[in-house]
Amino acid sequence: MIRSPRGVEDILPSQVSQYQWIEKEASSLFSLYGYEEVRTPIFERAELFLRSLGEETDAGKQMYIFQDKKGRRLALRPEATAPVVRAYLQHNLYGKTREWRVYYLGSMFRYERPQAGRYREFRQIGIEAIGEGSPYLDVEIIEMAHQFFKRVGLDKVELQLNSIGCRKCRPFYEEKLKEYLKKNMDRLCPTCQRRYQYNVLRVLDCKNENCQLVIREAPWIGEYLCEDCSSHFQSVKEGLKALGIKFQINPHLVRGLDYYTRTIFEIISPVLGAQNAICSGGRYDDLIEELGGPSVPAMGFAMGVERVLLALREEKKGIPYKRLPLIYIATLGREGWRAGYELANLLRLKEIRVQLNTSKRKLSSQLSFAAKRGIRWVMILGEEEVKKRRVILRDMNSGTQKELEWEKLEENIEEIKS
RNA sequence: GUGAGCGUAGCUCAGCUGGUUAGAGCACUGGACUGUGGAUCCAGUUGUCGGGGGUUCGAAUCCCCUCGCUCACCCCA
Repeated sequence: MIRSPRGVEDILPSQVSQYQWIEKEASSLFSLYGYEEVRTPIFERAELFLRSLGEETDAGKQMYIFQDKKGRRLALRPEATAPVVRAYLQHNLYGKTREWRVYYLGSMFRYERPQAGRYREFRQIGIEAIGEGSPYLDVEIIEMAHQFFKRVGLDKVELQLNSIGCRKCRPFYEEKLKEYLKKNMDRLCPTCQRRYQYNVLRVLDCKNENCQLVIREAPWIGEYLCEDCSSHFQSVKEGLKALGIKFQINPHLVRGLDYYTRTIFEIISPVLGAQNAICSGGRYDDLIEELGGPSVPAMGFAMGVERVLLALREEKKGIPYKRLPLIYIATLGREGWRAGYELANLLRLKEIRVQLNTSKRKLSSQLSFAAKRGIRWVMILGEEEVKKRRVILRDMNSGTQKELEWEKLEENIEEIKS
């Protein structure tokens, strides 16, 4: 048997309705804030990601890169921010719109070892707002993310916030941090000793206990922010407080990439395992320039749909929106089936979901099938009913049933629908 | 990329330190109930014991390799 590749999964019908529900909630909420959907390609020139992520990071290794028939290097998108920015530049939206607000939803691909909440194909829903540098935007975006989780009924979420400064002040901080860590190098785990070389900030969120002890005494970025970054951060915090949104300052919250500036945030779900971030976002005032565009500030976030669903399941939250048939028509004999077909069509014209029996099974088996599928209403059509031009309507919940004339079906349907 | 745990029927699992024909429950199918689901009872079907190799008279069981699943590390755009 050929199975699906590692780390990718089929989404079966019962799951699909959950995804659709999340997508619907997100898109309707985001549009309330002025965001419109954008769809970018599933694959891009690999350079787009390699440039935005930085060539030297090993993010390149975690990408699905392949060559097309002309030998071009392409990559399945591992995230959507760079493609959205690419589209923004390619269509010269700078100058055409002062602020571009878009959301996207779709599959992303990363070649990683799968674990709880981490897959090789996963879906993200995210937004990007390009063109505005004010902290009010940061506040509104975080509020919107917060609002989303409220909407879908996820109660146990924690908002973590930090500022990682800008090109002016961060290098100075990194220097100070390195200075400090160098003195304590022998107390750091081997991984952190490597991180010290290629990504110092990552030392801050190491899980190792000994490293934590060292980090506790480490210099704090808050003290090294330049005046602009500091007041920006201050405004964001004040704004969130004013809106009554709870957050924790997490000085260890960092980003691995250089293009992030100032505000970064993460929403985590404590009911999840090691991969517990369900939404992560931040300001990236330098990315557009790095991709060859003008210097334009921007901010966005992305939510992991699978993780949100996992968290909902952990919190035992029911997920609505199941498109089961409302009615199952059980039929007996050829005449029964023909009559069933007529009735089914009639009902479908009224936008009622009907599943018609197509088997030659006996009645008890048909009823049991409907019950197992969770279909509440069953119509029974046998020889007798056809003769009388009637149908038995059975309520599988209560086990009661009554006989209806075909001509009077419509009146009763309204009752069923509600 | 590293590590740990696990792969036996459609599902959940049992199978003791190697021993003959590999089991249970659930599910499924049929019947008791010739046209009424969920309950009960009876009967029946179900397996490359993940795959390959090795040790052995004999392997689901022990050893090696491999594939897959799960979780963690790593990474986390």
